[in-house]
Amino acid sequence: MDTCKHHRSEPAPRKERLSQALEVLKARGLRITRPRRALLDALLDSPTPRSAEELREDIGEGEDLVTVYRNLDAFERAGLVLRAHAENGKALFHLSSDHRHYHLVICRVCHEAKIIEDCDGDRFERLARDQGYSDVTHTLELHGVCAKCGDKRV
Amino acid sequence: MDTCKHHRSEPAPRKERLSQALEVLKARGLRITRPRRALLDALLDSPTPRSAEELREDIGEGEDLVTVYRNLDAFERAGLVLRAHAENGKALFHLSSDHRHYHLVICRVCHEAKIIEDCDGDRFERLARDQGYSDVTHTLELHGVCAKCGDKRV
DNA sequence: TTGAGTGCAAAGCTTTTGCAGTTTC
DNA sequence: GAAACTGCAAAAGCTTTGCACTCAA
Repeated sequence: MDTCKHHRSEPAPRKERLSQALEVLKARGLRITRPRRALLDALLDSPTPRSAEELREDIGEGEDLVTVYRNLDAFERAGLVLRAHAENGKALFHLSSDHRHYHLVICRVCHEAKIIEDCDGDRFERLARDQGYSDVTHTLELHGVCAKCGDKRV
Repeated sequence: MDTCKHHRSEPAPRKERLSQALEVLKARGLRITRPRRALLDALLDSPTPRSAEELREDIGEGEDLVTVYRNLDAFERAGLVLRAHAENGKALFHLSSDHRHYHLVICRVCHEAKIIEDCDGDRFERLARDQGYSDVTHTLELHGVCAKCGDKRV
């Protein structure tokens, strides 16, 4: 699993990714509700990982934060969403269909996350499996100060 | 910076690492107090990264958790301590002198962290710098289910 | 001596849980 | 119609802040 075949290939069109996601939900017996559609839209439209709070803002319209959390959990269990952590401890979410061996750089100052395409984690996962771990996934988190914040600090 | 020269070399003896740490504290004008000595001891004795709560337990003797947090912050600012995050969002701390290009595998079930020695992060850090980030560090977090917990689940 | 550090209480945030009411299948 | 999902309120963590007291330098 988790080969490099998708590396550098074009991302699937939004429409296709959406129906793929809906497919997964149906297959899991998860219902397709208005809040879930909205969350899915927000995730599809977000170029970078977002916190639960940010996703709720993206959705707008007084959406309930608790529901966002519960649906992110559901999506994560369904394998649709992956979760990373900013240095401030907050969880960041993004669609797993976006996860083609890239990694995150998270700014220490503004905590915005950016994606760096890459392809190397397999090796680390193998190392962990060699140590007796199962179900291994990896998250490489790079922390730094982004250009924008670096300029402000001078 | 951050070359591979220490990779696979033996760790410095505990005594030396302690006096080195105390040196750094003095150099920063940080005072050496009983709680700080105790925390340093706990960190030196811990083979894997620990949460603030765990460190307080290690110290025992009704040590104050707030003080542990404040001193971990101080140590982090002094560059003595590094912080990672378990999948449950909790912060894990370890001495930066332990950080010789290894990475963590964190169990999804018991959240215990284990170290996997390795040497590859430099490349990722360079990638981030190429994107305009400064002060870049990396944390590769591997998540899986450890052998112990895997057995229990069957 | 004096300012850094401590310890207690209280607050702050993100995330989770409970439950009655609503909606999807 | 039944089970899943939502929305509100309330609770549960982890971590931070405020403040008077103590202690290292």
